[in-house]
Amino acid sequence: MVKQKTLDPKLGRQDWIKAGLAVLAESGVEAVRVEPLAKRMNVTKGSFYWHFKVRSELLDAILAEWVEIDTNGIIERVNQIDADPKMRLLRLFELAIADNALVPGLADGRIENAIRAWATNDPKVAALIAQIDQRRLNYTKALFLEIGFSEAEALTRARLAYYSLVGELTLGVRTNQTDRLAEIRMQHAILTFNINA
Amino acid sequence: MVKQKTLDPKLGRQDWIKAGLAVLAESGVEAVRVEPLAKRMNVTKGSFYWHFKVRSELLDAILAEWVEIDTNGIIERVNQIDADPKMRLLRLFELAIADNALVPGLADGRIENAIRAWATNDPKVAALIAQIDQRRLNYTKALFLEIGFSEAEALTRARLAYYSLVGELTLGVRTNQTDRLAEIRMQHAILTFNINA
DNA sequence: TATTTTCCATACGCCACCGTATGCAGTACT
DNA sequence: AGTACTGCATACGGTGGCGTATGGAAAATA
Repeated sequence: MVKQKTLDPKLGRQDWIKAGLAVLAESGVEAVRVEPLAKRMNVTKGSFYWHFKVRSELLDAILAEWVEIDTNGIIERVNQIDADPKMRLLRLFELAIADNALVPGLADGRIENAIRAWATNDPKVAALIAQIDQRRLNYTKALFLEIGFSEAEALTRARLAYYSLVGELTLGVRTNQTDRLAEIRMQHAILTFNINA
Repeated sequence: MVKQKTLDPKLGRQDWIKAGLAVLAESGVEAVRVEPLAKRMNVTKGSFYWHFKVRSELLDAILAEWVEIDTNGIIERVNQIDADPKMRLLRLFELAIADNALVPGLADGRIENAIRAWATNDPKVAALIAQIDQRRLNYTKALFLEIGFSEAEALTRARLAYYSLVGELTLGVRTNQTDRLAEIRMQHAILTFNINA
């Protein structure tokens, strides 16, 4: 009754999702096709259509996986921090650029990037991304408000921060984590400085 | 000898490029395929293969068109302005968010967006984009240096500005031009304020 | 008007991928 | 051991797009 690993490791839904995420990050959605994917896993598509009804079902599963792992996590972690809003904002920045290992050995940024590119041609994905962006943006803005900025200032500062993060991901800038951390701290200093005080 | 318009407007290379750009912006590179494109233009692919050797030749032409029109133009225009660097920077911001009508009736941002998504799966395009990003970033940084910021500060400020612009394009934020201008001016104020002075 | 060139239609073979149908070998229950 | 189910292979028909070949009409040139 209980599922257990056998000596011959048969594939499950999760294996296909992981492989799909990997290919998505490497070559985009268009490359996530069942036959090539099956070949990559040394299996035929007979397996795929056992676990999934149609191709789009895998794509949906991939999105769901990403949303669940790579979006709620950071906000939850920052929420658990007990410190002043300025510190929590810095922590948010740091977590945002960290690799959260959605797929082992693969930078999360590339996945988000691929999904965003995907959203360009798929209204459904675009709607999903828009919703997530809104949530992240609202959270960031709330921190700026807590720090003491006005409504308008908090909004443009949050936008500057989040847009530039997304922009950096989009540009595919790849610096080492140390430099990246130094950069993010300077951005934090600039954006939390009150030019009206 | 001289090209002239006939009553029966036969298609030229430019018509295919324009149509390609439109489809690119609307549905991504994967959608710019010759047979659907031909159908869209009420023509058969016999026409296409008269003007182009292979499909990739159209894609190259599309890229070249965008590079030529939508990238060199702004820098040249800002260079012609005779004002202090702070003003020129503001002007740069304004021009960057303006529609330069690469394709009539279509926001330039969507094209750049699609090309950036394209770059995700095509190293050749990625290289092109990287080069252009570098040029834009260097130009922006130079203006911050002229204003009086240190090397490091000018760099992170330029990045904040440019990355956030790209990020906004990526997110597909669509506000009216008036609000957008107000926002860009506030960003300009924040980014040109010297927190060390 | 005759000839050449420009531009496009039609028809063809090819390939990649989709989704379905069916069969068959292991594995798990009884 | 016998039965049932799980997971995958194999084979098939269908679709959509690529690139080629060829012919023909309209326009430019002579």
